[in-house]
Amino acid sequence: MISKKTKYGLKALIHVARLGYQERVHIAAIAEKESIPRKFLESIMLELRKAGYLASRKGKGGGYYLLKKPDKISISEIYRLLEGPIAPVPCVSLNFYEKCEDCDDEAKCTIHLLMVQVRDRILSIYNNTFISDLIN
Amino acid sequence: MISKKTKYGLKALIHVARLGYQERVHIAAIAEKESIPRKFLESIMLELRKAGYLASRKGKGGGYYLLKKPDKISISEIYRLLEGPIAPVPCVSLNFYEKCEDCDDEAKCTIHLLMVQVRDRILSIYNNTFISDLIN
DNA sequence: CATAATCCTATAAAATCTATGGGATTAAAA
DNA sequence: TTTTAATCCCATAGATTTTATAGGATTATG
Repeated sequence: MISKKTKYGLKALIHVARLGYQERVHIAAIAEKESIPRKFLESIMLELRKAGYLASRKGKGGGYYLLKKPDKISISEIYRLLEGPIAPVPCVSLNFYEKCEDCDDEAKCTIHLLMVQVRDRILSIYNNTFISDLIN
Repeated sequence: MISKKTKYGLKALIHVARLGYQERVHIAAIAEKESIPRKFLESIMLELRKAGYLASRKGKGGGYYLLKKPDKISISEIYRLLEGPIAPVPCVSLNFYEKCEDCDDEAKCTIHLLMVQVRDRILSIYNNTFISDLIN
């Protein structure tokens, strides 16, 4: 199960991506329309901005807008940023690999191959789906 | 990411399934060989027994053995028992459905279809993999 | 009756998730 | 220059879930 943070982040990003070129939107507006707690969304938006997906203007008339093109933002990237590993176990993670304490030899692990398969199936979707695919 | 509980449970179940017909094994032995905390494993084994996958004998010479045939135990079942929903979000779960608070109309939700796809990919693996497939 | 195993309930410790508060900063408009 | 309205930033609180652990009850064997 993905966290609410990731779900909120994806929905907010899609929301911004639906706007016109460099059109701005307030956090408060997104929060209301997407039913996301305002302050929680604020921290998520900040993270998306710092990672280069969004840009913002402060002050009156300010707001957020999309910095990266929606067809260049894969779900994988956002998932990894907000959620962490896509893999079902750390020992098959491509970007967040960690050795299992309970496993001497991964090749002999009874569930290792299964986990690899699951990882690859999920990745094949998230790698090939972009924010642009979710706008409509 | 799956919990350690689910990982431990799967590995323990496979461990028991590798034994001969109605051969018994102690929790302590599994715990040691699979590097699982003994008391934690105890509670997991109890859950697997209550769900009908394992049987046990108390007292001296006791232990656990497989009750259900390994080719009749899908990973889906065990996952749902120990972990809960397989779906990435509650609103696309087949067995643990819950409506999202932030979503009036699922048909209009921007990430709903994506989540359905992920669910189906994972399910297609877990539904079609059985404990018997993981013995070797 | 001693021993060795599971059974059962409670609970504690740690980690993670889900926010919330409050003020600092910035920019535009009045 | 002042007011207003937005993001920025840090701290932390509350809730939930995960990961165990403790300790005794129960049961079966020899």
